[in-house]
Amino acid sequence: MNFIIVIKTEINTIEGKRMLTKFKSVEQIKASNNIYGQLSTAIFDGRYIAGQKLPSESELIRCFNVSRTTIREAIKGLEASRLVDIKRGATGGAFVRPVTFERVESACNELFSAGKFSFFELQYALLLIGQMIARIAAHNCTSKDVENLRIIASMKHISCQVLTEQIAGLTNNRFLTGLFQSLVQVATANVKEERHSYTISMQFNTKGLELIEAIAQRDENMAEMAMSQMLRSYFDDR
Amino acid sequence: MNFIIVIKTEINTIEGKRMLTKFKSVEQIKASNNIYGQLSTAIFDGRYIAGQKLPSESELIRCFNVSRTTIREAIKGLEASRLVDIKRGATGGAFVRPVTFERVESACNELFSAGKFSFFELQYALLLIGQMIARIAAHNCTSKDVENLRIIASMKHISCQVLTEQIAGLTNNRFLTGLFQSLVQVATANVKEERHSYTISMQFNTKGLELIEAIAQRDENMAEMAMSQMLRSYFDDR
DNA sequence: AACTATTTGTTCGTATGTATG
DNA sequence: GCATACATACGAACAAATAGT
Repeated sequence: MNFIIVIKTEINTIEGKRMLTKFKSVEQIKASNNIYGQLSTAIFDGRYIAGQKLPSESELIRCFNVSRTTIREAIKGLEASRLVDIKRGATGGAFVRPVTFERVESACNELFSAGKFSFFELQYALLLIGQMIARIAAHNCTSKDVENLRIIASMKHISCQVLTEQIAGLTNNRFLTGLFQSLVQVATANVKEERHSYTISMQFNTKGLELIEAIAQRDENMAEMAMSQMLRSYFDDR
Repeated sequence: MNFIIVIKTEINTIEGKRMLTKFKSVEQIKASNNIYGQLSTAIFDGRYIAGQKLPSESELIRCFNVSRTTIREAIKGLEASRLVDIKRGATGGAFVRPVTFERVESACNELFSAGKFSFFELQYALLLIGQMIARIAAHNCTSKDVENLRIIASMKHISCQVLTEQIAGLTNNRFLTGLFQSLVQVATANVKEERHSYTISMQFNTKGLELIEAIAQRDENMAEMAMSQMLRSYFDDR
């Protein structure tokens, strides 16, 4: 530490101000932010995989050569960003969470809570994206895919999450699938409670079966319409 | 604190285990997490608006009756969640950031970094959503909207961000608009550098003008195609 | 059941850096 | 230059949870 101060003094007094332009700003980043950044990029880069434990606080202290407080602030940041779960005790520590579309989901939930869009706006977008996905799914659907859909159709109560996931998966597009699933979750979480009545559930089941049939028959127009109606019945927009 | 311990003991020893099912788990939440939660929901609920300063650390210490370190951990969490910016000095403090779709954007960026989807998958979704938006925009476009679009068209170089924002805004759907803008940003940030050549930029300009024309003429099919071509030229998918 | 080791959670005291007036 | 108000950082100590012996 003392070394750094000495060097700074030299630059400012002996070398003079003209020399300073040669140097890039050191962008005085806070120690805890620095550590947070290093750890988070390590997680995103896959250097720590899901379920794995980060080094303990004492190890990180040695590793980064900072105080415990600083380490703890950085780890708190990771926890707040939902990158790690923290457990106490002898086998405790910071365990990295899987990086999933749950991140997009919670971001959307927060925006909704903050009033940045209405439920109607979300639902409208959801319908549009759902229609697109239904078209693509109908287009891509193989006989093996039909089998999987039939299994879902044979259940007593169709789960919206399971069905939409299966159908979205037929797009062979992980982004589209994850996004759609996230939006379904957000809409489900924020739909008014009283709307989920038994009759609605029955109607949803019927529409779900129609959707499956349409996709199995590779009828894109029919699939689009069925998806729209199914989502409407699920969220009961009238 | 002592009271809590006493009650616990009573439940465990005197009341017996059968009674425990009546009670909900107290989910021993950490003090810093508790404070993080209270402050973050306050921000989402709009009790603190953007730009406003949270109480200083010392005020929060009095407010929550915990130590400085605990408050700091909570604030670190808010900072990591991009809910506040922290400034030092006499006029420093934790200032709440506006809650915007930048949250969705960074969530998507993180997923991309973690390899949860490819650029191609993102681009494909972007094209589909863009086409939908172009159709709706062409459908909704008023003469006043045309004026605004003409202003953008008159610029020497069309900005993809500005143009897409303007067009997406015609959907009158804040969610769709925010989502689309976020995806454009993510794709722009992650497109390979070398692709942004001058010739591409020229082609993008031409396609942008075509898109504006199509929307101004309320030609939905034309708008859809123009949007697709514009985005393709922007991201140069060949 | 009691003890021990490990690890996180919380607090206090102190010193320093930074910006405003 | 100085006082003030705020964040940043360190180190020591103790509390609490958990697993293993």
